[in-house]
Amino acid sequence: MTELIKLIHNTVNQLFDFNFQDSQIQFQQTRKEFEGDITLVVFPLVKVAKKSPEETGKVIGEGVVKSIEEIESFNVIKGFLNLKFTDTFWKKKFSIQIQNPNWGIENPNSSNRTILVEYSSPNTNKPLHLGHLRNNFLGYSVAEILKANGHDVKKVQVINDRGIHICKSMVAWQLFGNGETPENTGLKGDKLIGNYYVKFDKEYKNEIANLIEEGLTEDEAKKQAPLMQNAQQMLVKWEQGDGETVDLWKKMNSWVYSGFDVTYKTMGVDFDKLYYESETFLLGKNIVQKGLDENFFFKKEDGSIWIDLKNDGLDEKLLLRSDGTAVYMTQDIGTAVLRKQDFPAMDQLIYTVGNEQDYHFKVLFKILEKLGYDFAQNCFHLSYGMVDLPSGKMKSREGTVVDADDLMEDMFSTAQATSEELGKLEDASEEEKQTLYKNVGLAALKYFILKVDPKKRMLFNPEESVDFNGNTGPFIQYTYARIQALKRRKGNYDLKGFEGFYLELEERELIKKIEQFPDIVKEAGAGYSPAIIANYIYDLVKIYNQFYQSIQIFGTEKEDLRIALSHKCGEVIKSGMKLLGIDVPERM
RNA sequence: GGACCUGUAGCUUAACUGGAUAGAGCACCGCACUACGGAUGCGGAGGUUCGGGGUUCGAAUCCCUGCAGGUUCACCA
Repeated sequence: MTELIKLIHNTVNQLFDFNFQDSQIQFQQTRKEFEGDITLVVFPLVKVAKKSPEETGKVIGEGVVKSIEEIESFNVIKGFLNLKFTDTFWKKKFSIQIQNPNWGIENPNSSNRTILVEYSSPNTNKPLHLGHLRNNFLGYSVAEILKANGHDVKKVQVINDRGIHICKSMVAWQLFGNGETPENTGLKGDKLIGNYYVKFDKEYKNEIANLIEEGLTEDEAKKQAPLMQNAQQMLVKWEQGDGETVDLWKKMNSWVYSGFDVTYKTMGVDFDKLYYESETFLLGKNIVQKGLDENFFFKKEDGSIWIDLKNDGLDEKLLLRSDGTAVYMTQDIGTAVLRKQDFPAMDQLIYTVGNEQDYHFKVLFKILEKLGYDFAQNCFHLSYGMVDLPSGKMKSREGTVVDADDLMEDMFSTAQATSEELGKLEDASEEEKQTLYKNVGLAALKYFILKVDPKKRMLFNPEESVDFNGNTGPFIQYTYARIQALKRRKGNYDLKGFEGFYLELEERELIKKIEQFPDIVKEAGAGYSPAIIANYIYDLVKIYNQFYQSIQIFGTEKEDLRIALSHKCGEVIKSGMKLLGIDVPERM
């Protein structure tokens, strides 16, 4: 397509004896109500042409039809010149497409760029919820899209395994746990720990209420409540490396990790390397100290260390508390630098984190820049909107969260109910069926979340089940499965002699759409946007269904060509869905 | 209060980064298989693109302003 655009550009230059800039030669897709394959916007040219838009379009149209053999005809509507290409042109395009099973996907590591994508990064005091699902699906998909753009991508996360939050669960378990373990309760480890986090909060509130009744103010009560003091002492003990505390901490975290592993497996996400805050915060402290020695940072009278970013339009920001303990920013600096050490080729670091931390990352990137790290200017905060419930924001402590495991289970049940109702799988084994229900249910959920622009906050209503019809994952999967049925019936196709065929409108449209896929993958990579992929696949599927509905395949002289078209379309659906982290089934 | 983000049909959303009559899905109404999977296709109805100004051949998109919602400005994470 690019070569053709160049030819047209040259022709326009010759016609008006003028050297037009690329930005003046604007192409867009032809709207489907007009005939044509590509549209030139002529408005930017009329000044030079010294003619009306219609006249200008006509002159160019006649010029390109005469001098470029791939262009068959044209029409001008207002200031828009629609150009139609020959069947031969499109058939050539198709023969290139069909020869490449990895159409649109660049070879691994062909770009010589190494990119780290961080996502997930949970705290270890509670199970994953709906918000984490958006994070995980988004991060995983963006990583896959960047891989498809030829980059060397590493998926990483940093697990917030230390801090007051896990101490709360530890204290509550010690006091109220009665030796409960995942084994003797049958609970997933993360769920068990989450229960004690909630338990802590409940008992803590009771203590506060009692203290207030005894005459303390609310602030005093919050500070003096024995449970909180207990938790803070535990944090201090942990930092001192107290054996018993560390053992308990390790034991409880290990429960959480085994729970997370199950959830990650169900979600279908993975990581190349895990970082733990407990292993990076010390490095962060050292770097802050070094930055202080080199006068990038300054120390206040109380001993706390800050950076002054007022000249950069930001504020002063705390980097180390006066008692020398680390804050979130401290460990984030440490983690970033450690990653650069682990992956010296790293050009870019992408953080998949909610938009509530927009400011945090602005500051972090600025700090890394000031410390002289080159990769800082390529750091990117993949910021996404919160997932709200009809009742408002989710709050773990108050139990108003949609649990990730539960939600996925619900999706599987819905998929099963839908499938059984349609009854197309009677001959499949029970195991195949279960795999399929998970496949379809997960597709519905992932697609539902990923088709929306990451920046937008989304409302999720658990009462209304996620759709399976229309612009949804299962609809796309269904189209794929139907194509596979055609292929099973046909066996091999043979494209010999297809150059002679006339292309139906529906066939042309399909080839045209497939031709766009490589550009779509690039665009999605440049914009870090799975939504672009999702919308493209949906368009493709709609065009295929129109083709399928209006054109007979078997028993026609173009049977092999039509099977080949279907096959290619299926391939693109499959690669596109893979970029979203969604599998497509052979039958459903 | 300062900063940032969002606002498109009843609901969920698209619009090639300034281009044609703002395009889909759900829900609603009406159609369509003597072919291959009906989890389908076609049509209808539904819009002051939050309001008001401006920039130009042309604005959902850019600028100004107002409104609504959200986030953030902590020795929390």
